[in-house]
Amino acid sequence: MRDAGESNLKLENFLCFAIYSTANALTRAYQPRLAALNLTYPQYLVMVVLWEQKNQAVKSIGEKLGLDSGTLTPLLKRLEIAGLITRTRDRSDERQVLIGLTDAGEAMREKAESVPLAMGKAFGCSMGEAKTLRAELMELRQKLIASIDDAK
Amino acid sequence: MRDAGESNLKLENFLCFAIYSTANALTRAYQPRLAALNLTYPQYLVMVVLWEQKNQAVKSIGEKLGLDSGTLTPLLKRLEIAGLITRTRDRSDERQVLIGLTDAGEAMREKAESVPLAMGKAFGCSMGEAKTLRAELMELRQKLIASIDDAK
DNA sequence: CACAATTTAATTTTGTGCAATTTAATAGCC
DNA sequence: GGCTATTAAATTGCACAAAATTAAATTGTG
Repeated sequence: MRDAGESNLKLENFLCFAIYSTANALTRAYQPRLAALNLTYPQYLVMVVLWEQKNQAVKSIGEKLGLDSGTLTPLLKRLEIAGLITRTRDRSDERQVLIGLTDAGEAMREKAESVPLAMGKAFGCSMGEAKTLRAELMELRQKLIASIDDAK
Repeated sequence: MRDAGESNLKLENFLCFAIYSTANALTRAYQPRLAALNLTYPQYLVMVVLWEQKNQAVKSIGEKLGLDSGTLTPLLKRLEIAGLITRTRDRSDERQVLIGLTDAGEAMREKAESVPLAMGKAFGCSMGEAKTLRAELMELRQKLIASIDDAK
């Protein structure tokens, strides 16, 4: 077991590295396609969630994207400064902050329609392949999340 | 095209989000398994690369992991402070910094052998499934990287 | 040989991402 | 009604990740 040749510790055998480095490549690939919108990839995801449903609490956005307030709060403040969203306390439950779209944020949606098309080409795989791969990954994601508590 | 129901901009259709959020879940899942080694997941990857081949330039590590010096330099400094690696300028080419393993860094490898086994269980899929998925992702990664220049 | 172009790594800046703590508000319970 | 537990955001601290800039060294070309 001492030789790396027989070890489990070979990078090229790692499914984890494939996920990790593909995700990094993904962010880099999105960057030029999002440059016209002046959005980062995580910011783009937040906008997608808001285009699907205007006016959501931070919590709700976080659940959909799997991100917590430590990540979302500064990101949302940047989107607010950019004039794309509004942040207002929920009057009926002051713990919550409701996120809404400004006119500019709403208007950006039309421009953004081209992004999935451009990325679809970059992926260079069929719709069917994409669906299968997506489903496999989301299943893996669930297993990973479920395994976290066991390991603690 | 105005209704989100018919739009391309639906989060649940996004292969990219599946990759992104699986990668996030991955880091979280590794954390408790790496806690005993006091390593983060990217630090662990660097150690894996060094266990495969001692004494590499920063550039070489960066190519294998798809990371640049902006990410690696501070990470490597932390590993140096932790006493796991050494950083020395290449005497024959002073631009390069050679990274080597300390005895402690070398010794950690044995402890680390258990990590891929534990993560294999967390993935909850067969060796064959893992290999297929890994290959699909690495192919996708290549396509994404290749597409970046086109988009600029 | 000289000099521009390239290469390599470090540095700086901006933006996530997560854990842990804090603060404020709500909900449950006696 | 008051106490406790829970929930939602924000905050803090630390660690990536990428782009842009800088600095040093090497390479290529005339």
